[in-house]
Amino acid sequence: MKILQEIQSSIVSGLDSIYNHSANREDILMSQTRKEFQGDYTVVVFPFVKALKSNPIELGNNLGEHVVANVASVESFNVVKGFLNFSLTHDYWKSQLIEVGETENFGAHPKNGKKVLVEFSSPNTNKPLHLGHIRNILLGWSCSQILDAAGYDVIKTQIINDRGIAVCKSMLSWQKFGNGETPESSNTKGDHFVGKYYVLFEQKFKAEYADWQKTEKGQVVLTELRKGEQSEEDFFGKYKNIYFNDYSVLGNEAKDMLLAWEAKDEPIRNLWMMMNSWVYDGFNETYKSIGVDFDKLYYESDTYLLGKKTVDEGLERDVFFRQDDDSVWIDLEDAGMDKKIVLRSDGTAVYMTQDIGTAMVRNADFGVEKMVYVVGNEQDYHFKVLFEILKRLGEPYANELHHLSYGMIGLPSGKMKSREGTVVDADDIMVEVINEARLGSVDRGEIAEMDKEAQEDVLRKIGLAALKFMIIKIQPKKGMTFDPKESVDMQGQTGPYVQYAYVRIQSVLRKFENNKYGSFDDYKELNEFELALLKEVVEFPNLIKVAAENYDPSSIANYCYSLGKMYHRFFHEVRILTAETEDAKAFRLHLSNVVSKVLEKAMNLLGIEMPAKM
RNA sequence: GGUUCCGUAGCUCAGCUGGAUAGAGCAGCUCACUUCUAAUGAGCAGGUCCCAGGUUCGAAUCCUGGCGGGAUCACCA
Repeated sequence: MKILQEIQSSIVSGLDSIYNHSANREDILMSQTRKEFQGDYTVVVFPFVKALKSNPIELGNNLGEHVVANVASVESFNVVKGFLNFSLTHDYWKSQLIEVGETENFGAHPKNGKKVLVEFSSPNTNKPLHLGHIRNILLGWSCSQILDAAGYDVIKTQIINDRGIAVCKSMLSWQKFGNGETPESSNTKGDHFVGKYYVLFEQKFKAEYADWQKTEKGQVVLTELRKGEQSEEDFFGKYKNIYFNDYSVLGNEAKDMLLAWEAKDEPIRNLWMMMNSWVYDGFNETYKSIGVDFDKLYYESDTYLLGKKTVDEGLERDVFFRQDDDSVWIDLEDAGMDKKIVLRSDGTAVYMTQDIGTAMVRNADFGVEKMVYVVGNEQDYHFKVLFEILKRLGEPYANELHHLSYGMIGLPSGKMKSREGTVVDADDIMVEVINEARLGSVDRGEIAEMDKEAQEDVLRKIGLAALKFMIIKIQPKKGMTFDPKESVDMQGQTGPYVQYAYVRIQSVLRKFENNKYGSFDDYKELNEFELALLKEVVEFPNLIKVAAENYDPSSIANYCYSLGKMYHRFFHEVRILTAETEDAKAFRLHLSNVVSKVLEKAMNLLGIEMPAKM
């Protein structure tokens, strides 16, 4: 904002001319004046008191006079303790309103020519999406939108984890127990259909394991390996993976299937492609409901062998080292991390290798300046290591990598576990929240008057707004618990609350054709509600910048709430259509228009749509 | 145990690189729809900002050490 810089510069020149003290503009701390005090913007003068051996009041008065004399838009000042508060002229604020109103796509920053790739969602193909994915998707999507508004060219991508033992489990389960059932024949959404067989596998395996525990072999293992006081239950709980790998019939069949898949066995590959296509149909439906899409998909089945070449090159340059058993490692101890394996002794890639290779492929595909990975905080360490490795390999974008880490969504009963069926399904929760919007709409004439289709559209927007806002308003890194028994709020600090502010504006503006709100040249005194709104509106571009720098959509959500709240207050206190004068009316119409545009734009950054009526 | 993130009102959360009397929502209690939409607004009540030190004009914010909780510490992904 130009005015802030002007005031800062003026303070600098004031310090120089009055006190012969040189300072940089960046040293002048400025903020919005708190509403308990008189003024618009505040400079904190404490930092200079000591250096100038002056007292805060005197210093404030001197600087205040200097600024008022030199900056035309500053009308007056007052000093409270060490706080120098400036009031700007009403003409200044009116000009701001005009400027914002005339700015195309207000809030967005000019293109900076830099490409950033954002990876999010990244599901496994053996089970449907749940509430945790929704948080991931919302973060990824809104982060992409925010970066776009901040001037980047954004490539939205996901890596689809379409291979591995878990995928084979559902394939095997369907093959053995499916009897040729399909999503069509069972009238089940594809991803849920496949997920059902994944869960079935786990059940069958559990039963097999329980039977085995009672066999002679099982009991021998128990007596030989259990430690001291360990209970039988505890022992077998921890022994599960070993059993799966060494003894289980189902486990071995699944592992054989994985080997066959890797050997490109045709029947297995065909089965795999068929089941994956079911899953993708399901995912696409869910993505459509949430309202997101991707520019580029990467599949783990294509990338899982990547990175090996890079490891060879890195070996030559001594970034990596080879151990006696032929496994390849990197030593990150001098960076405060451990040694990390990047190639198994049999020469195959691990997760890390894959991610190294994938990063390079992405750079080759797009020539990125920056990459953002939206992945849960359980992988904090993985990404710390990955970024360090890419740095050591000298990748050009390595200093511009960011792991957008977020906390898990838990249930009152604890963690969500797909295998145990304790998940809040993504499709279900969206349906539920739309139903809740429906319940809240029963007494609303505006909605009752619409035709069925329009009604559904509005209810969908309201319900999804409630869900999305609830999740995105919380800082990413914080964990959150979700209680499925409690309904999602539609009142107070919520998505529908912000939508309602927007809707109220629309219902007023609808009365005017093509934005003919008139002029407000003779509107002299803005009231406190108008000023508060205008000040908040003007902050929008800076908010986008800061949100992009911090990869933090929650700050935008809080801004939406704050602006909406101010509008509701304004709407309640101030007459628009029956304003005191024509100029006051015109001013308020323009102001409302600008607020509604910012609200819409800001909510769109969060992936939330605005209804025209509700 | 090592590393890391979190701890603010009964509950869910804001509080920007240190700044004025720590703010919202929900829940509770009161008010306000013949008015541009009450999914709204106004008010009351609710606090040892986990604890203890330190840094300084000034600390919820920064540093150190505790306490409590989550995550992680695989030749799994």
